[in-house]
This record gives sequence, structure tokens and C-alpha cells, in this order.
Amino acid sequence: MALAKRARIKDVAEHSGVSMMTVSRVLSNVGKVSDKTRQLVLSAAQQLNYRPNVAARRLAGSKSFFLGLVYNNPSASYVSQFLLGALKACRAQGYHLVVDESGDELEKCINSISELIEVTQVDGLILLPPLCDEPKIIAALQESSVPFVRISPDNNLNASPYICMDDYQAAFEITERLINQGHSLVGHIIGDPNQGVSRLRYQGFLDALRSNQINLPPEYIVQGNFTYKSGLTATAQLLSLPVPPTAIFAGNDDMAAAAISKAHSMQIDVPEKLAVVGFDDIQLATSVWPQITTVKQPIAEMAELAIEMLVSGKFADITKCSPQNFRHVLDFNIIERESSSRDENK
Amino acid sequence: MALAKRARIKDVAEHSGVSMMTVSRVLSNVGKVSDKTRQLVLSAAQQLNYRPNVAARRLAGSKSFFLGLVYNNPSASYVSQFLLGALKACRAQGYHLVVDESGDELEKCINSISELIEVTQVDGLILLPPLCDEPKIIAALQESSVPFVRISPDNNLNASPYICMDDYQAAFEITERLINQGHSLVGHIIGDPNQGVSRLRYQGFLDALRSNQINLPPEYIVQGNFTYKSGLTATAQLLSLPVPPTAIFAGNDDMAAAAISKAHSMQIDVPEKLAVVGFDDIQLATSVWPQITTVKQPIAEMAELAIEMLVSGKFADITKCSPQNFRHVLDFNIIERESSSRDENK
DNA sequence: CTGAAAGCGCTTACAG
DNA sequence: CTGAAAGCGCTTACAG
Repeated sequence: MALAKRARIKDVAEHSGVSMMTVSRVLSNVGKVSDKTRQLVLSAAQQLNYRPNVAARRLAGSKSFFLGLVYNNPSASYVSQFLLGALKACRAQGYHLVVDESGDELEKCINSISELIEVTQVDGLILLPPLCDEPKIIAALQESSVPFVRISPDNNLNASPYICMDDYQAAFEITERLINQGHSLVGHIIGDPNQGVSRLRYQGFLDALRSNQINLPPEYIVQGNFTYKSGLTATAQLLSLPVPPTAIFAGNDDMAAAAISKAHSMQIDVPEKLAVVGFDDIQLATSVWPQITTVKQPIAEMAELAIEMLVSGKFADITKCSPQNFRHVLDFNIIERESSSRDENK
Repeated sequence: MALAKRARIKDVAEHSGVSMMTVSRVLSNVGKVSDKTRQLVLSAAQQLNYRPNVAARRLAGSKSFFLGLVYNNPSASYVSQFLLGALKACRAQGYHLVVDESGDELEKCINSISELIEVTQVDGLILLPPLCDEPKIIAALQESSVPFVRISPDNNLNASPYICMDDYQAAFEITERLINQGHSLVGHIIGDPNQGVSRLRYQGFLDALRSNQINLPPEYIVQGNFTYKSGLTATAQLLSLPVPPTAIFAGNDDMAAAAISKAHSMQIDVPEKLAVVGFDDIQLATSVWPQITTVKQPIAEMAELAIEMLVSGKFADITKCSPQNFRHVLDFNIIERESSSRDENK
């Protein structure tokens, strides 16, 4: 029934005694209209429960009110947290979100993005890592002139606006906490080598040690790839060292959870014999025992900001933007839980 | 550039020497066209890299090629697994997915669904549990006459086509496995009372005991709500019983993971002193130690089937469908892992 | 089996 | 500040 009676601009125009054009102007908030007629139109629209027809709008040449989200990130919890934030912001702004999981094949990925642009005609695009660092995708997007925002990108920082947090600083701080708690033999499991954040977190870790005059032998640093499985292997390696570490800083929570599991299965108590800290604060961090001390990454906030940036139109014509305004850094929090004991408080 | 040169139906028509109408017929696969002209049109379309303009299509009164997915399910991994399957199927069928997290307030939820229908003009809708059991939403949807498919619904089974698995049978079988392994004192943590699957799993559990002539005192059954936290509390209660259970069947994996954590923190070894089994096979099931024996629910397959049902048009006019064809049941698997030992093999 | 006409609901450009 | 005209790219319904 709602569908059958749906009001059109023409109805609103007749109802308020002005032309369709004036109604259109009022509703899209464009051009000058006198306050009086504006009120007239607005109340008529409300009375008729007018909702614009997006298809007609789009066809006539304006915005589609669709935004696209493309990802190939394997972490389900990362993606869903992001999705939640993005959806919330879209709703607030009157936009809808078209989601696409691109797969890992570069060719297919570019195809599905151009599909999204041509067929869905999105007004803007959000690229999640590690997809957002693919030069070919960036190039294709620039050519299409569709505005896009990248999340935690690692390269081509002048190519588009982007949102990130200070991974380096967070890693520095969480490592320093471990040091302040008396740990000097701290192991590190590096994240996916294809993601820039892995390097930043590793660097923050190293610098925290250095600034505390700790010399760590290289065998205490092991390469992982952000998966639970890689965390298992890496931890086994660390704990088999002649002098095993008393603490492990894993590059993300999945690997930290694995570190805890592996320690348990080797009869090593966490946190008594081994402190473990992670990164991200995904749901898993509070679904294992003991719960994981970690860095809370503001994933949902990143999503909301990304939508707002796209909607604002500030980056509509990227060639007119100064790359100085591209960088948006959000704050993090360190959350202390049971997987690392706080000796100083005991 | 792709956007600038985009071919229209008119171009394809001129290129192949037929009318626009014929091109339209060929491309939408509707009406009779001679094989010869069909080939002509098809090759012209390909040559020109023609892609239909969805907005124009929609405006002219045909399908929107958008499908909607609405959820309020709190389990991030459930939703993302579903999303993955849905996205894959959409891509295969040339559709796009508009996702909406509805929130828990019924009023807002109905609003956002009607928004989705009116503004986005989706051709069909998928409802995830527990949202899919809200009578008011079902009523609103029926009135709008938009086809919709529900996932694991609990009531109004004649209201729409739906997809589910045999939760009862799966619970029966996984419980019987525990019994066959020598457990007679098996505790159960019931899931969210608002979800039908909780009751079905509970019922399967009870009947497995009964069919094995086991009388279980009622205190071995505790109410949870599918969250990790509720699993913690429920397990504490079960393990404090004068004679604690030797096994726990949790209504889902989140609660099973909590059962393992709680047992650990009470110095009770899993699976030696306590076997734990869950339900769903979400990522968490393999991210804790020991990994959880569980029922693998075919979430992604459910999503794919839902999309296919919507696209097929079989349920386009629901008033013409026989409710006998509504029910679609998918198979499950029981996956044995380390959280429950297999005594018979030792 | 094929085509000419009209129209979907909106916005762009052009006038005043 | 306001409006009449034309058109976006497609499909529906009507002819033949």
C-alpha cells in the first residue's frame, strides 16, 4: 500500500502551489529559495510522506545515494565491526551501502570494482586493507574519478584521503607497559608482511625496547601472518628457545589467542609464567581465558568517519584537494586484562 | 573514461541494425526473438561493452537488481559468514546487496525496512534470526508484497519461504556421541530463549538422553542466551553442583568457549575431566584451546540458497505459492575436535 | 517475431 | 528567487 500511494515531486508541488523545480530545490537543499516557500514545501512533503525516487534522481544526473564498501580482509570480526559503523553512519546520512567481497585475485577484484562503479553507480567507495594498497586498483579508481577513502593504507599516501590510527605509538606504549611490569625478555610475533600496520607495530615494539636500553636477540622476533594458525607456530618457536621469553606481544589478537592456547598446551601458565598482549580488541580478545590485554583499535569510528568524508563532498574532486588534508588519525586505547599481570599493583 | 563512453541501448540497436525494443528483449531474456537477431544483438552488446543502466531500468518499471539483507543478530561471525555466502551468490547472479543492521528497537527496525523497500526498491529481502520472527515485521512485509526469505525462523512458518537446518537432529546426534563416549551426566546450556533454535537444540538433547534411558536431574540444565558471558555464568553453576557433569553441551560455540574458559579457571581439565561440545562451528571454535567439537551449520550455503530463491522469482507472488514449498532444510555435519575425547578410539 | 510511442520521476540547463 | 522545457536510459503496453 505504501508503494501504491507513493507521492512524487509533482504531488508535493501541487499540494504546496509551487513548481516541481522549487520542490526539487528545497528537497536537495540546492540553490536559493525563500524561507516562506521552503516551509510550505517542507510541510507538504512531510504531509504526503514524500520520499525521493533514487532511480529517477540518479537517471536525471544527480547522486545515487549509494556508497560502496570493498574488502578482501580475512578477519571476520574486523570486517563486521567496520560494517556496523559504516551502516550506522549511512543511515544517519540517508545513504545505503553496497558491500562487495572482492576475493584475492587482482583481476577479478578490479572487475568487481568497476562493476560497482558502472552498474551501481556509487557516489563513493571505501577500501579496506590490504586491498587498499594495490596500485592497480588505486590507478583504476583515480581514472574513474569516483571519490574513495582508504583505511590504514600503507603506500601511495598521496593518492586519496585515508583514515588510520597510530599503530607505531600504540605498539610502543603496550610494549613499554610490559617492560614497566618487569619483563625484559619480550617476544614479538610480526603480522602479515603484506600489511603496513605489521611493520609499524614491529617498529614501535623495537623502539620501546631501545628507549629502555634493552637489547633483544633476533630469535625473539618471529614472522606471523595475522592468522590464528601462524600464531600457534610462532609461539611454539618462541617457547622452545633455550631461555624462553616471559612475555609475548602478538601483532594482533588472533595470534595472541593462539599464543595463549599454545602456552596452555605446553603447561605454561598465562599470565604467571608468560604474559601475552595483542592488538585490535576484537571479540575474540574477551572470549578466551584469560582475556587478552590489547590495543583497542577504533574500527567502527573509522568507518563512520569514512562515510562522513565521502558524504561531505570535500573530496568530490580529488584533483582540487591538497594531499595535506588526506590524513585522518584516530585515537586508540590500551585495555588491560588478565593475560598480562600488573606487577606494580600487586 | 569508462563512464564517459558508456554504451546505451540505442547504440547497441544502431550497431546491430534493429530497434531498441529488440535489444531490450534480448538483453532481459524476455519475449520471442529470432536466433539470428539475438546473436546479432549479443555480439554488438559485447563489442560495445554494453552494461545496462540500473537506474533507468528501475525507473521504467522493471527490477532494481538490488537485494536487501536485514539483521539484528549479535553474532559477528554468524553475520559475516552469511554475508560472504550472500555476496558470492549475488555476484554470480548479477545482483547487488544492500545491507542493513536494524537495531533492536522494533519501531526503528520497521522503519528502516520500509525505507529499504521504498527508497532502495529492493527486489527481495533476507531476514536473519531473531529479527525474522517478529510478527509486526512479517506483517509489514506481507503488506508491501516484497518477496522475502527467512533464515531459521521459529514461527509464522506459512508466512514466507524459509531456510533452516535440522537443529533438533543435530543436537540429538551430538548428545548421543557424548553418551556413547561414556558420559551419562551431561549438562546443557540453553541458548537465547527468543530464538527457536534454542528450543530445538534443547529438545534434541533431551530426547537423546531419553532414548538412551538416562534420567537427568533438572539442575543439569541451565538457561543461557548465546553470549559468551552467559556461558561463563551457566558453567560456573553446573560445575558447582555436588556431583558436577562430566560433559557439557552448550547451545552454541560462544557459550562452549566460555565453558572451557571457566573450567580452566576452576582448574578442571578439558577434555580429561570435562568434555565440552558446542554448536555452529564459527571461527571461535578453532581459536580456543582445546578446539571445540561442534555442529557445523551451513551458514554460507543458507545465504546462497536464499539469494537464489529470491532471484529465481519462484516466490515473486507469494499468494500464488503453496506453503508446502516454503521449507528448505540444509544438511549439517558434526565435527569432532579436542574438546571432547573419543574414548571408543583410545 | 518486431517496432514506434509514451512515460517512469527526477534534475540540468536555460530563461526570466 | 522561481518556472517551463527537455532529457536521462530504459521498459510497458499497444500495434502490426
